[in-house]
Amino acid sequence: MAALPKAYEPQAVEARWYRFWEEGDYFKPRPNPARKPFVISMPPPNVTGALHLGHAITSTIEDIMIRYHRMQGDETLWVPGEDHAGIATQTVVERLLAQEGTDRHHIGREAFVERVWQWVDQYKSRIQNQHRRLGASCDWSRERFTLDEGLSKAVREVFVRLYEEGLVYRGERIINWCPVCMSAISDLEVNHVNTPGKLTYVRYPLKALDGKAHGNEEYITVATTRPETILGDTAIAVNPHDPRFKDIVGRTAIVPVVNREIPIVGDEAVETGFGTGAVKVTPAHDPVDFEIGVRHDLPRVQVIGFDAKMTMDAGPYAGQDRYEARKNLVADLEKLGLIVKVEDYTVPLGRCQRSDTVIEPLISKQWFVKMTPLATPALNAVKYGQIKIVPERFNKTYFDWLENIHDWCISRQLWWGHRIPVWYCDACGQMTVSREDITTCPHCESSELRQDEDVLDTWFSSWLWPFSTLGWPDNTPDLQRYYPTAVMETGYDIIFFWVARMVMSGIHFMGNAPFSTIYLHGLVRDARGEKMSKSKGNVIDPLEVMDKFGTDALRFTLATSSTPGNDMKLIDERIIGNRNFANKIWNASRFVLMTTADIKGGVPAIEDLTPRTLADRWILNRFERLTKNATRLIEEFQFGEAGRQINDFFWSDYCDWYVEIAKVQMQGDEQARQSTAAILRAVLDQSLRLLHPFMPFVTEEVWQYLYQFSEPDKAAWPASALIVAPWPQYNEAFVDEEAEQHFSLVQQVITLIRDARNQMNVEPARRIPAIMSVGNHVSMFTEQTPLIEFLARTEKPQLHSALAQKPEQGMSLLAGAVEIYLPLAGLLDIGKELERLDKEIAQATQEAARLQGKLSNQNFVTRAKPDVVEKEREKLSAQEERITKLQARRAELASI
RNA sequence: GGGCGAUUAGCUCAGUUGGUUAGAGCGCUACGUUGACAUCGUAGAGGUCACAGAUUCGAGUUCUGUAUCGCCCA
Repeated sequence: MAALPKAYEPQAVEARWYRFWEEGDYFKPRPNPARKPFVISMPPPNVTGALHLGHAITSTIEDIMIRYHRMQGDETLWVPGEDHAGIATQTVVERLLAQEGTDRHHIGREAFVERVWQWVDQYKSRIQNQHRRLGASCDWSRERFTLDEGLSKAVREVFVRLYEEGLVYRGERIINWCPVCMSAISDLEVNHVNTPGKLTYVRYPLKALDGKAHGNEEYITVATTRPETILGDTAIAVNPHDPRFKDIVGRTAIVPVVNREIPIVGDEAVETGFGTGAVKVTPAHDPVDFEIGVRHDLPRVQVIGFDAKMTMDAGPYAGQDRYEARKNLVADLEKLGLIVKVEDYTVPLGRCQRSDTVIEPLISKQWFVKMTPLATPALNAVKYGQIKIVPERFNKTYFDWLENIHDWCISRQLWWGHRIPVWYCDACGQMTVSREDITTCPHCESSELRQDEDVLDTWFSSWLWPFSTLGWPDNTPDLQRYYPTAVMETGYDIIFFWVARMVMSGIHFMGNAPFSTIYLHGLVRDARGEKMSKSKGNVIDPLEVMDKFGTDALRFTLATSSTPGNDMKLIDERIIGNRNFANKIWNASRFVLMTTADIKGGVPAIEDLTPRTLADRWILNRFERLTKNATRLIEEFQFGEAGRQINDFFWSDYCDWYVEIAKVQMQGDEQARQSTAAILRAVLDQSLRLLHPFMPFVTEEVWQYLYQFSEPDKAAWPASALIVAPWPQYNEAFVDEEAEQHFSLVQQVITLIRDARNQMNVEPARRIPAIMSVGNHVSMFTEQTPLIEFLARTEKPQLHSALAQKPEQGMSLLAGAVEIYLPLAGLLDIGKELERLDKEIAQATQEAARLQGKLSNQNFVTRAKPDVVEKEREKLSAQEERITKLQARRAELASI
């Protein structure tokens, strides 16, 4: 057996184990009819680019759950895949074409789509490999892409079915138009950004009553943040209950510059508090105005085109950019004396999530999904507990959105995506919605058919993900066995986009919710707390982090740096700390292997161990408590806390104490050596199991070494690899309250002596005498003297149940009721020691006073639980004993 | 305008049924290479738990309000 390197080298280890697992089919579900399968659908990353830290945290948390359940023996499946990301991917490839001096219109639709596929192939494999680097134990044989044949079939089925149910419809509405993407986008893809702008007050002349052409001109003043839309005004509206405008409703105003006569109407939608209380109405360019227009049968005049330039209807401004036209129009109005005032005003500007362009609300004929019938069952699923959202506070966000839902615009003016399965007949003018492609019109049998040019919103395919990936609409064995899935784990930023919509489609098409738990994690930010984005240039590439510190270090950091649902800052120091943890695991394991190398017996099952010493009992006790807690925490989705507790146990309890003590125990007789080796190995084995979901690589590496070293017969191993080793089961038989208390006392004694040595500058190698008064713990401490000698560098401690005469020249320490004397004649500075004792007396006195106060409060004594009161009483008497002892010691020392 | 979150040691964060003297890592100070690990060990210093009220025998933890920062929705 070759000597293990002194430090853990992740690069050498990770790829090897991933290949071992993948080739060994460890990621595939192992049928277990006795248990409910545990299934996760991986949120499919966009094929637009490489994975970022958001994907890394998703992948890490999901892999923790998957590996945990696999070790629990559940039939475990994690379905991976990617998303075609319509607008984003099309944009990227268009940019590529632009660099080549061409564009999509030039090369044509077919060639363009071909180009996008090339891109997709390249990035898909890149994303797959990144997930492999991250250690994701997903079943690659079930990988899906949203544009796969099967998933495309699902999309068509859903579109046609919803159309037949009247839930998909085509309509002319105000939609969010992005003049850069040249497509409609949904409400969710618009970011509202409060932007400093102007509120311009413009007066419109009123047409005189009774044909009185002249005389005093009358005006009505309106306020607007978008003066250029004045050209498209077809009414002025006031609130019908607003007394200021009682007499003006029904009159006619004249649009400046274009001199259009428009009615003044009363409409409840007008807020009396905004501007002057009268608003201009531009049905073609504003969603609220559009509704007013419908109610009052107003004409629609489109003055801004799909290219964000003014149309022919904009008269003198035709052809100008929308902002240029605004400037020019305001200047012209100024000249006409129609500008009343201009105020600073914060405008909530809608911007395209992809291109950051200011959205233009425009009337357009698009396809929509009627959402209310889908939203209500989705809302109830959470309300009545079929689905649990973790953390629970996101319920509110979820409810608010579903309760105020708007219809979903699903058509996109793109070439990349699922083509809308609708055909229009030029011969008879009929429209056909079909699951299959058609070449003749079913209405008139003409072949003059045109398929709808547009494609569907990407989310229209990803909202089917939990069942389309399992084979739906076909009733496949996977679908029967693995739907519904167990947990949907993703970032809270896509609750609306994705999670809520999946719940809707799952209930609607499958009849039950697609998962029983929604776990939402926070976002990863940079060291300054800022959101990472390509434009800011603060994006951290997970591959670089993994190259530098190892995958396990990154995973452990992502898993333990925050609490559920909260954002985290990713800080180098933390990753370094966790790289060091991986190295600690490595070296502790090396120690165990080397120090037990000559001992037979393999790695015993933990329940077969027999603790012989206090330290044995204590470490097993600690391990069982850890197992219980860690298991509960993982079940409760508190992965961070679980990871931190395992880390604490391993580093502090196992390495700092038990491994050190094992060095003493391994000096004993054969039986002691064998027993200690067994516990060292078994607890290491079990700890590696608890840690495996968090740090899969280093744990598998070390675990394999542990078994190879100690058990040559592979058939005798509990599992062929750690990835499928059984999860530790809580064994109450090892829980040992007495061992906990006694060992804690021993630890205190050791720490106090070490501190005293430090304070007195005793050379590290020098053994010092120690005299202890331990009350009724004589036999317990007698057994522990070798530990104290070794760990505190003392001579064999002299133990007494009580000391009639206390050592004169020396330092005295108190561990609970245990008195420790370190006779260090010559080293002790009596003045300093008196000072130290005074400080301790003062502290103890203060504490005793606090307890005294508490206990003399009748309310406390009568109302608090008896065991709490009892505990306080014990503390008080302990403090009082401490004070007595400290004072006695002080008096002795002072009398010298 | 509505909602959510954060505010705990110099820094980054834990602290989930209210009950020891509020914890960890990093950083800092002192010592250290005793046969796993200097990617380490031993020990130490360091906190008015944002602020003001309320509930309670008891509040970092529950409630109300305020401030600052951040996010989401309209």
